[in-house]
Amino acid sequence: MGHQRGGASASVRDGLDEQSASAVAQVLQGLATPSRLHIISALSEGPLSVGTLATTIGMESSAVSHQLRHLRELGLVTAERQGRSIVYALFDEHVLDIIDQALAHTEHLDGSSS
Amino acid sequence: MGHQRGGASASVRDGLDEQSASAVAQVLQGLATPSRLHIISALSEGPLSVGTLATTIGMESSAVSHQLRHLRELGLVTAERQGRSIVYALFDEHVLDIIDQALAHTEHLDGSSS
DNA sequence: AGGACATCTGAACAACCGTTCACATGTCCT
DNA sequence: AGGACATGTGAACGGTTGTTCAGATGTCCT
Repeated sequence: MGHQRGGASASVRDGLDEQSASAVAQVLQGLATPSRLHIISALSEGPLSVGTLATTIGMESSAVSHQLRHLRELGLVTAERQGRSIVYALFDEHVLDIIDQALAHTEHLDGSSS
Repeated sequence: MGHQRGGASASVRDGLDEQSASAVAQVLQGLATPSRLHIISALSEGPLSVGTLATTIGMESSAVSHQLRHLRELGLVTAERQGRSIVYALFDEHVLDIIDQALAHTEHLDGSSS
């Protein structure tokens, strides 16, 4: 993994053009909220409907729907109609790894606080 | 253990209490901006002063200082006075992995747009 | 067709964020 | 001490964001 645009995996170490920076920022911003993290955490155990999600997390259905739309537009979750419900699922488990790494960072910080 | 974890690390798959969700959201929010991503990208090649950072990225020194403060409070970068300059460095290379994973996600999305 | 249920949508509002500006603080050099 | 350089700080401004509310759309069942 060395060069930009070349192979399978680019790295921030090779530099970030404005386009990539904006794209990465959008994805991370999509995960940078407690409510959306709760949604993704709930979905990590399997697909759930909007209503179930709402009661599980303790949010209004409308709010959940709004956030779900956001996550859907970022390609983080997928939607599938099932009867009168709409069942959402994680696009892939990749997202969970990102969150786990952020979690690891916060744990690694205990002990060197200001 | 799930995937690539080596110790007793927690995972989002085990659920997220409000405290952890808030902490993770803060860290991710700290990376969820093009300007801060540019800063971290520049620092990935080694420590840099505020001024050098500013001219490299094309931001005002004051703006860089503000964002640096943000990153410092999140434990993402460290500061060390060196003469009249203050040299910033990444706290660890962990952060780069998070960004790389987000980058990989955006690339993985090309070709399956909605 | 109707009514009940589930989700989506748009407007509106408060809260937050990143930048700029003006100025303060701190450091080196003569 | 002074002046030049480097960074930090606080207020303020425009833009964005997450939530709520009210209503629209869509689906099932009798």
